[in-house]
Amino acid sequence: MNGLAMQSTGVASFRKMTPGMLESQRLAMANDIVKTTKAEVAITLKKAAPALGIDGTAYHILDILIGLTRADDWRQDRRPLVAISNDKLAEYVCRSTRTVIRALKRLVEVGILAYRDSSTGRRFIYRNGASGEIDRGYGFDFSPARQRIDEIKRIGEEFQARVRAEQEAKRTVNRLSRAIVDACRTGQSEGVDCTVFLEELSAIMETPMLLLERADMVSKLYELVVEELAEDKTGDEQTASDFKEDNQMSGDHDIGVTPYNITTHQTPIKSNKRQPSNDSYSKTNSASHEAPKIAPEKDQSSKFSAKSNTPAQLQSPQSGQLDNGLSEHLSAISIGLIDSATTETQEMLGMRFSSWVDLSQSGEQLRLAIGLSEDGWKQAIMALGEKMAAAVLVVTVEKTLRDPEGISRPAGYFRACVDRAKDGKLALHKSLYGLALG
DNA sequence: ATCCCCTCAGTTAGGTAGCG
DNA sequence: CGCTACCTAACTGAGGGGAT
Repeated sequence: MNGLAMQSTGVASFRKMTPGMLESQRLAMANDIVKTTKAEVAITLKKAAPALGIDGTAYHILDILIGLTRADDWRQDRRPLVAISNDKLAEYVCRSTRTVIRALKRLVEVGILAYRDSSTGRRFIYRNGASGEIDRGYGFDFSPARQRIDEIKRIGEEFQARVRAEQEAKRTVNRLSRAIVDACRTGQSEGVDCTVFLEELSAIMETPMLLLERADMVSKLYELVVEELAEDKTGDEQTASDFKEDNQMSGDHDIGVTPYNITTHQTPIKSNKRQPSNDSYSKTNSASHEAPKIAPEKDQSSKFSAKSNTPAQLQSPQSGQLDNGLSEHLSAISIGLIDSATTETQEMLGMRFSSWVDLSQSGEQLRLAIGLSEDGWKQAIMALGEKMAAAVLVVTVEKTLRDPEGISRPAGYFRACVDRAKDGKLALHKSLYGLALG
């Protein structure tokens, strides 16, 4: 056995080293340990998984492995290790051990896990009975993910932004190419020769290029066509009304105005803090799937919050009424319901929510899990009270865990929920029933 | 426009032999 | 036990018709 090589990298000699693997092993040996929590890493990894090229079996295995780490082992003075045999994993994910091996290797290659092989290849962890700390452990080490947490977070966000931009671009291309054809048809019928535009359009559509580029080119062509036809009209008063009518018929006359604010999509979440500017964000976003879940009554709440600077201000004038609304909502929610609705969150934290105290004590962890600022959390507590705020938070975390791609900005989602709750419009018990059933 | 079937290429899974 | 290399089988998803 090659003892030396093993000691320096933690990788058994039977493994064929690759650059990606080497990098992960290097990260696992870092000295300046990044401070984070199991919850934060779990959510970050789940969200970034597609961007990292992790899906199917590898994703499933990642999920299991994170679940197996102990929350305490993510402390800076410890190491997030996990030990499980390939056979067990194969059984859990209903795949062959061969496939499991490949998936694990993939997780190492992308810089999430590092191998920590024992001399025999067996994976096991010995803990100190008293403190629960790991004395000796062999298996997989999540340190690479821990060290790269910020980078991985960014990768996930950029990926989601790109996917959204591409969807938007696809829609733009579809819409505008139809609009161009329509406009040209109208033009032709009025004696304007539009074949150049149509040829240009099909040239754009047939030339292989990036979706975003194509959307850009189609937008420009559309503007050109509109301009051209408009000019023609001004020279010919008689047909001017016809064009107008037709333009409206296609229902796209406002399109030229909003061709391309997609690139400004990565609006930082800060600007979202109850500025009216938050409207622009939610609007551009409402094009994607996540919106329907929280979007509906945005208009009122944002108008309201734009005026008032602190939630406290909001409470004083009509606190009686507000309290009523809140406690009414709260009374529909029992800790038992929360307990049975938030299985993933509990698994992630490695604890149960047997009492409101348990839940309240997890607030900080949950807050970090979704990247909610301390300020945002305090404001939520001030507005809703500790119990209700914690209940909303845990629902947000649970939803994020179950469908990481569905909620692109959990902290933003949480704030929106808090706003709704303040207005007495958040039916949290319904969400909880849904989670408990599904 | 929608559904269904088919093909084809690329991906993923499983099996076996052999090593430490 | 856990791994790799190599090979074959099975699956998956995109794209192309054709029928309704």
